[in-house]
Amino acid sequence: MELSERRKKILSIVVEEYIETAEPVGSKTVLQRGCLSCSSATVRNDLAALEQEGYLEQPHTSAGRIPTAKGYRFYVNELMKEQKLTAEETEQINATLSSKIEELDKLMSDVGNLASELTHYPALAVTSGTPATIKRFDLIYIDQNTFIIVLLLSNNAVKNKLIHLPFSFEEDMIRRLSAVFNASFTGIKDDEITTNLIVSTERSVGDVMGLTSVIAGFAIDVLSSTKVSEGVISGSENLLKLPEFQDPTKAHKLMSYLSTSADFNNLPNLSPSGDVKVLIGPENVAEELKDSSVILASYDAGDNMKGIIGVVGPTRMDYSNVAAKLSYIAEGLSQLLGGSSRPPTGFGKLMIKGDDS
Amino acid sequence: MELSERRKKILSIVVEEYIETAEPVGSKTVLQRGCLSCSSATVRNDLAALEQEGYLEQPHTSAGRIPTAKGYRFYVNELMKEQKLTAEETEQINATLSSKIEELDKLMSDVGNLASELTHYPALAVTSGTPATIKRFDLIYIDQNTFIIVLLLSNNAVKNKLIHLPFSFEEDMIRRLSAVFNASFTGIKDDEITTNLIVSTERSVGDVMGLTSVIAGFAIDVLSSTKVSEGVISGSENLLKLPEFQDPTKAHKLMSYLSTSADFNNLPNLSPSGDVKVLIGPENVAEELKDSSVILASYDAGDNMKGIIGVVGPTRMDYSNVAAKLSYIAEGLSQLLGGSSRPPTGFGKLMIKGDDS
DNA sequence: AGTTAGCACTCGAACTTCCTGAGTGCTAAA
DNA sequence: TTTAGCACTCAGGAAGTTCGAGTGCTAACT
Repeated sequence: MELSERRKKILSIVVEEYIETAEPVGSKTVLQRGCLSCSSATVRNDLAALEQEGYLEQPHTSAGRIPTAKGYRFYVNELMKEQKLTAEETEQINATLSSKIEELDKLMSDVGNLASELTHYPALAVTSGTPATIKRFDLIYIDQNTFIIVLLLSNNAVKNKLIHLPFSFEEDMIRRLSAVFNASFTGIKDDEITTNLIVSTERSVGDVMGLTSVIAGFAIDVLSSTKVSEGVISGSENLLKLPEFQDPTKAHKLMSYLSTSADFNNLPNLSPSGDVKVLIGPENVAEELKDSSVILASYDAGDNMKGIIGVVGPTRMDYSNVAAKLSYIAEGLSQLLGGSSRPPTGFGKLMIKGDDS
Repeated sequence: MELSERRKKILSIVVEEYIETAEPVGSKTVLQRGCLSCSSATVRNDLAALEQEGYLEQPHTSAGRIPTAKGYRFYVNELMKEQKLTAEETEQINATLSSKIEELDKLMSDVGNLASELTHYPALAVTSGTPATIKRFDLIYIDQNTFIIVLLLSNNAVKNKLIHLPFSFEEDMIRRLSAVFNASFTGIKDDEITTNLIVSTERSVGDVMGLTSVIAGFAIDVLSSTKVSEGVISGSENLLKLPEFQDPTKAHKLMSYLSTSADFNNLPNLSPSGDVKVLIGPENVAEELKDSSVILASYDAGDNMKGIIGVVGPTRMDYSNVAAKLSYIAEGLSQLLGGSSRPPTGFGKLMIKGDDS
């Protein structure tokens, strides 16, 4: 059954008031907060009806109402007004983004910190790669025991490793290996680097010392590591300020879930690049999150990478505000990192790809 | 004045009992815990005396005694017995260390996690570099807009960056630049890369497109980044299980200090490589740590790098146990990473230097 | 001088009891 | 369908009470 306009309004007030105060909302409060032209008795009737329908619940008989997960969901879907960020907020986001954008290896944790600072909730930042191939293979001869492997990947990341071996080899051998690897190991995926391939490479170069397998091993490591998602959690201490986490046991449960078992490969299963997803209370799959809400926004991290930023908080979360902020950050990141439409941002900023960890 | 043997024993019992239970310790408890051949009245006299001397204090008149910072300090310096780790514990440490040692970029956070799991306290892991120089410069030409810079540093780390420019250049120019940089930019520190040096390099190669300054800029970035310390904090949620942090405000204060303002450059000012340092309560400089204790152990991370692992907890901390664990971890790390005495650990493990992030 | 038994005293923690008031649901009138 | 009126409920805080672990002190003992 469709809700009457007044009931929608009342539900909306209850949700917003409860988000703000964390206290059950009574008929009187609803009246004085919203500009309704009816009496408290009417509001009471409506509150009872909304409870009947499952949008609200009562902690105990003589208390006001608090929204249920269904109530929040309805609010988020139908009632919530899009919130505009203030000029300061957009300014702060812009500043952080542009100042941090050059240090790619720290980007993830910086983005997490930004999100958690802005929202005052624990924030997560995840980057998930798509399988890459090797675009270019280089071996740099250093001395008779040492050389460097440099890999340029299809996503334009550069990976390297210094190899130091207890036996010596010729510069020429390294040069030949470099050429052969460039010929046979480029453009293929990690599981295509088979023992057969390695053995045949070994033969064709005349490598009897196992250099080939060392190099191939590194290539496999690098390629398979492009597939996994990595993530960080920032600002979980923010939970402790919230009234719902005054009980240290609760706080501990959620925090240790976040810091240990939160697996980033699994969590954000659905998320079309660009928009925002809200998971309210029991909508979360993880048992530990059943009393919490999660808001996720995804962005295009360029180089075939997808990034997700998210925020974890109590179901009583300022959905509108948080969603606006995350969405703005994600948009900014997509613009700064996304491959196609990157605006030139001055000379130094042109060097934005790479791996300077 | 020197403490009598019995008073030492009593102090020791009070400290250990309080560490275990977090409850003020009374004369009766002391008696039944330790094998003292005297009556509770005697113990009471001694307790009063120890309080007089400043080793103990009373939360309120009708309660037992708890150790003061001075009491803990005396205990740590004089009374504490060195604790041997159990076989399982050393086993767990060894396993984690050897399984994790190949992923150098994640090592720090892994070590932090290990320490915090073992001790059940928040743990910090810091690596501080010593200023490095460039040992070898390589530029890899990719296409007319793109090349890779590869730097081999004096500490054997390899850094790289993909440079993509909006204008084109010749392969030969890149080759010449590579040679010139190898000649003039190796062996010098970051502040020796002056505008003069850049300009004269530019002239000598005939670079009119500013390639030189792009490359030099990257070199400066890399060299100056070797000087800073980086650190991570793991497992701060462990605080919430401790009785002294049941008050969420307290927990929040310490946790946000740890996650934000804890500056790793400053904290571990003194620490001769190898042994363990204990900072008790007010001995800490940071205001936020005055009620907590910190235990630090440093290790040799090889390549001229020093690492520190530490643990933060209440003054009521199991000093003996934590110190033993940290010391064991630090020792293991030094052995695995330290330059000189590295034992061969199988073929694959020989590739332990490098930067495969 | 150091140790012990005995005893009166203290005071926080925990458990009662009581009270208050915010908020309700219901009924009857508009 | 809305409203005014009213009796009812019940969590949470204030005040009072009890309980007992632990103390310090004194006086006797070794």
